[in-house]
Amino acid sequence: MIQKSILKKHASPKRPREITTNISTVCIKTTSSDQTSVVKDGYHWRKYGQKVTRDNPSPRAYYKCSFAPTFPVKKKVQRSAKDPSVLVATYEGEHNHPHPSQAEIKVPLVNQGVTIDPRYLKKFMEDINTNSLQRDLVEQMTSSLTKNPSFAAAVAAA
DNA sequence: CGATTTTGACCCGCGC
DNA sequence: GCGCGGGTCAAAATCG
Repeated sequence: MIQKSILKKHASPKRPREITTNISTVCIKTTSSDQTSVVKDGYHWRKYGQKVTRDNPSPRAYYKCSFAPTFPVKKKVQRSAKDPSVLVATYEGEHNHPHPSQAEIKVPLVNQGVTIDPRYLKKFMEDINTNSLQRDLVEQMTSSLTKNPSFAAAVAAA
């Protein structure tokens, strides 16, 4: 009866596209006061699921672009099991849609002990949004930052 | 009213 | 062959 309703799942058996494997992992150090439901990084994201994995007892949140859900852009946010104040945001895909309100970029994230200029991070993000020409550098940089335990990434604090 | 969020259930892939 | 985990979608409820 209701089976036909659930049969429409996975309507796309295959995707003739390699999909942009630009997976950038950014460690965001935030305080319990800044743990908002939606992370404002310049774009709008819609939470579409929450699941807890064995790797981390903390629930992992899944976000999708609410402006262009058809774009291959996804965002995963997981909390560090060791540092509950550290949020690990994994950006999957690239941005191909215009900004909803670039002026609204005001992330209250507190970058304490940040060894990098917030402006640099913003430029790095813009690079991804504009073109993935430096995705290698971005990946390397992100990797370096991710490896730094004392690294706190602040997204556009201007 | 619209938009967004939350929870549950289901599905697929992979390993052994 | 079977089980588990992980991931996504749907619907409903709520808020501004």
